[in-house]
Amino acid sequence: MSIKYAILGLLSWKPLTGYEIKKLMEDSIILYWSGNNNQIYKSLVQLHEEDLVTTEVQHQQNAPSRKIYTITASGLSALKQWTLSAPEAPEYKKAFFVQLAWSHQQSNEETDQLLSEYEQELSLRLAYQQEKHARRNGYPDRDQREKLLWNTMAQNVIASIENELRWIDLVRRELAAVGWGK
Amino acid sequence: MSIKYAILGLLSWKPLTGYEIKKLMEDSIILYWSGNNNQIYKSLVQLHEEDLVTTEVQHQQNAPSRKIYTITASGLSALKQWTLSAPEAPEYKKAFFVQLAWSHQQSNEETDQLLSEYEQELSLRLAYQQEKHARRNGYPDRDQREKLLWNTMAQNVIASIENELRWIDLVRRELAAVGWGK
DNA sequence: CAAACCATGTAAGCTGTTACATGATTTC
DNA sequence: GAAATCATGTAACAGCTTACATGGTTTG
Repeated sequence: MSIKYAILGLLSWKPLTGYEIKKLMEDSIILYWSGNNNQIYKSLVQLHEEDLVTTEVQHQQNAPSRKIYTITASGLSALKQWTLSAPEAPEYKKAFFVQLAWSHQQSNEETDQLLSEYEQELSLRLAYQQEKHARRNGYPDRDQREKLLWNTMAQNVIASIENELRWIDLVRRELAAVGWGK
Repeated sequence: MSIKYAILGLLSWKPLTGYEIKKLMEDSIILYWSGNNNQIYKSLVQLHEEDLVTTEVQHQQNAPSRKIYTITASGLSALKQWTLSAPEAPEYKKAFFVQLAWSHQQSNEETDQLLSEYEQELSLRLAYQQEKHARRNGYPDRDQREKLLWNTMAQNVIASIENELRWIDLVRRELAAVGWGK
């Protein structure tokens, strides 16, 4: 799927500038893109060409001009159609698993060290996502259903990381049970 | 990270042709790439240029020629170094969540239908991964530690899908508790 | 006789990241 | 005086997918 619908969704919530969209994406647990300029500003130009958004320049004194994007009726309809399209299973890219998969040349100590580093990285990520969730910046809250969905989805992502941390403990216990098997 | 180390890892297990690497990747739960020709054959050429692998053409009667790739000492050392590099947190791309995030225009029935479709898709994916795991095609098993790691990693991926299925039930219960809030 | 398998590769295109470029204002 | 924020955009490159191209052999 494309970042364009994530942007269109934000604009269906309220009119925004590219800069604001970037900030909201960076703060969002669910809109998982990095929020880089290139993709956002290009997508906005494309959405405009497709007449899914309109744009209005706001000149400011003491500050740079802002291009405020607003969704059109046709944009709202395109968004709704897309939200009803066939759901896809999530993609899990666990790059660390590839490292562990080929750890055959490593000593037990090296593998143990790697597991600890992975644990640290995950703890950091967990804290980061929890902090984002606590701030709840850019969570639309137009009705109870929307609020509930955004909250449970954020909790789902947080739980995914917690599960990963629990898995590390499991691996450690299993490795210990066989004397690390090497 | 790059698919090149996944390929190098497979070759550290045993010499293989591009075609065999493709099949092994398709059958692997852990090596998560789609196993498309373009990436694999290009990576093999690059690995060869970097002297991390050697290649030998095997001519066959009644069958096309095979290029068998073998890892070099320098390849083994590059692989080991890479496996010891700093682990990264997994990437979760839950595209469906973006759809749910912007479901504000949907009726309760439409959202309920979407959740069911997501559940079906996940069940399918779960069965597919379980079947792959049961076959255990392309699982190296050179010592007890390696065997244990590959098994727990596969179980981790399967558990991720099961957690997602459990989450759907949670959302349904929570939505029901507030009368779907819309 | 059609489909699947073995086996190699190429072309085009979309997605995504990092870094560069500019420049004023505000905060520490 | 340096760093962060506001605000727009571009360039280069890495990663990945789908589809195309070829052609013999085996299986149903």
